[in-house]
This record gives sequence, C-alpha cells and structure tokens, in this order.
Amino acid sequence: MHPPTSPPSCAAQLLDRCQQIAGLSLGELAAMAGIAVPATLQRHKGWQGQLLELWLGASAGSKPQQDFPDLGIELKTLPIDANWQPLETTYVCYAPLMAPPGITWQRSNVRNKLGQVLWLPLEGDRRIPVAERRVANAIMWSPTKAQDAQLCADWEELTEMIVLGQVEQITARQGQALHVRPKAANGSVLTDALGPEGERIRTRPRGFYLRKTFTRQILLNAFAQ
DNA sequence: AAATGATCATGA
DNA sequence: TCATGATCATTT
Repeated sequence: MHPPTSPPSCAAQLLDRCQQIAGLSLGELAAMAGIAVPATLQRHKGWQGQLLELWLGASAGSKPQQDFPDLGIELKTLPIDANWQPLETTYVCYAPLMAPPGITWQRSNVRNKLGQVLWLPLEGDRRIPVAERRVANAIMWSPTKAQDAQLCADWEELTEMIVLGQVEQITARQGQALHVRPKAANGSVLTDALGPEGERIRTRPRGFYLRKTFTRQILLNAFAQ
C-alpha cells in the first residue's frame, strides 16, 4: 500500500481512501510512505496532519484554500482521548485584521473553510507514542443551520471588534463556538491592524479557532447517525 | 484539569 | 510576512 499520487477525483474516492487507512497507526502509515516518525510532536506540531494529507492526496503547501479545492472539502485531523473528546481546539484560518469594509459572514474565509470538512479523528493522548497512535474513521461534515448560525454570531462579534479597532480587547474567552487567539511563530511577530481611531497599529497576528465543545458535538452527532 | 495565550516547522 | 499544518505550556 502506498500514498496516492493524485488528488481524489470525487468525494467517494476520498472517503474510500479514508477507509483504507482507518485503524492503522501513524507509524504504519509513515513506514509505508517512507517517512520518519518524530519521537515527540514538540518540534513537529503539524507532522501528523501532513502525513494524512499525503495519504489522502491533498494538495500540499500553504494556500488559503481548501485541501481539496476541486471538491470544496477541507481536511482536519482532530486529536481525541480515549472517550473521543477532542484534546485541542481546531485552527480554522488566519484572522484578517485589516478586513475589507463590507466583509460578510457569507463571504468570509471562516465560512468558506468550514463549508465542508472531512474530520479525521486520531488518538492524541501524549502517553501514547506517536508511532502507535491510530487513525479513526473519517467524518464528512457540513454545518447544520444551527451550527452555521452560531458560527456566524461569533464571527460577527469578533469581526466587528476587529473592524472597530478593538483587536487588542479581544480575548479567547469570547465566542461560544469560534474564538480568536494569537497565531504566530512567537510573540515578537507583528502585523498591521486597525486602532480605535482608525489608525494603523502593530499587533500580534491572530487566528480563528473552533472550541473543543463545538468539535465534540460534531463527533457526537456523527455517532448518533 | 481546562482553557488561554504562546510557540514550532515549513513553503511561497 | 502570511498562511498552512497544529500542539505546547503557562495561567486560571
């Protein structure tokens, strides 16, 4: 078994690829792909995500697009514990701090990314060696009306603060499903944003993240089917 | 123990 | 620098 050399041509093929690797460990997948497994993810935080991208034929690289642009599908690995509880929040996308006036939820980067997501839960307990962590069955998900409304409400609240020059007042405590946190290599990285008087200020880059309570519901709903 | 704020690696 | 892939580690 080898990683595919081309992107999946349809959603069914993508799901088929997921079934092929479900239940396998990261060590097995890495070995078949000829990739070394890091002992710890401390300095390889995105490693498993990139390994799964390879196995599913996602277009690599860092584009502000979906992983499968032709299918409109975004791939997200989701580290879970023994009870299927997410262990981490889920990064969605960079938060534009110089948002064009008139940006709407419908046209936002967040909504575009979350329109259709292929969730790939995997064992993430740090007590399990990285190579032994197994991949679960994938879950294809699109937001329900209620979920979309919740995300929209959070996005509008946070985006309004950004547009009004209150980015420095934003806290990760805001937002029921979606929140904003720093997103950078370190605390010295700065980017342009708007100040209270509409002036240009320098601040730490931010990103949108999904809370664990939100992704947990997605997993629970998938089980309920 | 959970959540927030900080950080790591990589490519264009 | 921005954006991707995220988890780490300190604070609450």
